[in-house]
Amino acid sequence: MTHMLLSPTPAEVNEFADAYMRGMRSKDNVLVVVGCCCVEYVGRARSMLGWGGRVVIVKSDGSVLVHQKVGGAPVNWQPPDTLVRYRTEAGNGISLFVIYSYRLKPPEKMYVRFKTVDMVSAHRLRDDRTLRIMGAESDIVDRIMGDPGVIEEGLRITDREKQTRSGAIDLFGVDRDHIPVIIEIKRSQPTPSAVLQLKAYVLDHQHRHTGAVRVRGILCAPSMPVMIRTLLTENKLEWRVFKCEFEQVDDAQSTLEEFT
Amino acid sequence: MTHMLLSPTPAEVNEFADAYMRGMRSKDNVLVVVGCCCVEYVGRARSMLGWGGRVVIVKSDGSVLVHQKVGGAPVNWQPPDTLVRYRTEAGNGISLFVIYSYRLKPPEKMYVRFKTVDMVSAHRLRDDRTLRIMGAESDIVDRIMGDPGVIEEGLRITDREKQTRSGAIDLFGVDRDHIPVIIEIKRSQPTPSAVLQLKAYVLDHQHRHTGAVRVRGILCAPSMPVMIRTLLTENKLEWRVFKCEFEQVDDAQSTLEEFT
DNA sequence: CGTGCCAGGTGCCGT
DNA sequence: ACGGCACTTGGCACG
Repeated sequence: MTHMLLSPTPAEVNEFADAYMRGMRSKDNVLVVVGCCCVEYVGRARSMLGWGGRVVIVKSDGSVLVHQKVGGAPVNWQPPDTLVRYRTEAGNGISLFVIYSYRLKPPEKMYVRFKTVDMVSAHRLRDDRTLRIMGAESDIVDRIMGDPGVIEEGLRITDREKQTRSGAIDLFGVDRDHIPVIIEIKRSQPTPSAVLQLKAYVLDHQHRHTGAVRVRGILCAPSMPVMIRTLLTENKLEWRVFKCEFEQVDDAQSTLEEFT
Repeated sequence: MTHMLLSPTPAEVNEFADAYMRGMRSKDNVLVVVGCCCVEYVGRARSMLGWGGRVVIVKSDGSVLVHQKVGGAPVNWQPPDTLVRYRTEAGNGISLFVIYSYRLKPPEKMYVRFKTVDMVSAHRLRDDRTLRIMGAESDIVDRIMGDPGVIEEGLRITDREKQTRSGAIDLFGVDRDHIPVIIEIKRSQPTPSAVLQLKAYVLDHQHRHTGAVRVRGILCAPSMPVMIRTLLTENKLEWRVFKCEFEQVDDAQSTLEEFT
């Protein structure tokens, strides 16, 4: 089901949007509006965006996305569960089509005002599939639990998501010399705060086991910037560069050839 | 400029996409494709998404966004500066329209394969406006610098973004008793890592000024969960609940009435 | 260009 | 509902 209008009047867009996006039957519908609009947002912050051509998507779950011609992220938006209403407004002589969205917690509202609409379309999307993803942090933790040797020979993992006062330790275990080991895993390049986190876990563990001679802390990440290594060393912590391979050899070359 | 096709064949979409999205003249153009597709992504992670109706946006800066009928975030995407190519593929008997995108750093590729296209449209977006936003963390810092009394009577701010070994202190000053004060500001609910950050700043400052009798650390955020208060207290740190007001009175009531 | 860090972060899963 | 945290985080500012 696809319906659309080219260069509609504000009143026509308004009628169109109401027809396809209101009521229970519109549950699977998505509205796409392309035209010259300005955006006003007030809520956790406040923002203004002047007149310009944008693509706006409204989903029946209440999501509203305003996209400029550049950028991977929407310039303005409302999350799901937002109330959306369509209306026309009289703005000094000319008529405007307005997408008004509002939610209570936190109180936030957004106005998208169109002075011209190039195209509006409504689409019924049939889709029951969910994304299946590999390579999340939990997958890396899985991988290490299944084969602790990738971190260190003789390592034995005893706990996962072990709770401490300062937060949850990703992996907890003992090395070949029975010394406790705390492992913090990052799927992307670690920041100094990851070092602080690990240090806090180690200190917390030492505090709770006053008798323990030593606790090791290992930061495990796909890359390890020099500054991070310095911070780790200063804090008597260790690191392992560990990258899970989801794609084998870098096929950049062969792929690039496809772009000729 | 808006061009579109309803229920085009894969070959027609391919030709359409190439016509409007290739070359320098397409700099301001955006492509919208609505249809039944599946998505394959390989890069920092790997993902698969089965067949279903989606809205796909391709921008001329290389951004690609795949949106399902629900959710505020794209289910799959490529950021700006991605290379995008269009092609047709023969998949067991039927022909497919494929949006293929690729980038080098990090190496990531995504295939969006359409088995049917309900609508494809191309739009020239004229837009030179940028978002003007109020209420960012820097605005809150501005506010406190302009009137330190909102944090504490007699407080005097001396430094902003003061660099330390562990990172940059948002605000640095002295209280009415000339005791140094380190202030960490969060615009949203703070996490334990904010406490660790603040503690690191305080320790670093004490380390550099071995003679200093005392340094105060204050975490300043719009809300302060119990666990955070506990952590702060344990670490001899303080907190202020401080919320900047960008919208005056909560006009939820009057606004809700508009929804009747 | 790498590095660090804020974001109207969003989304997910836990209690 | 609130809290805690990962994310293909994205985006920006700075060395």
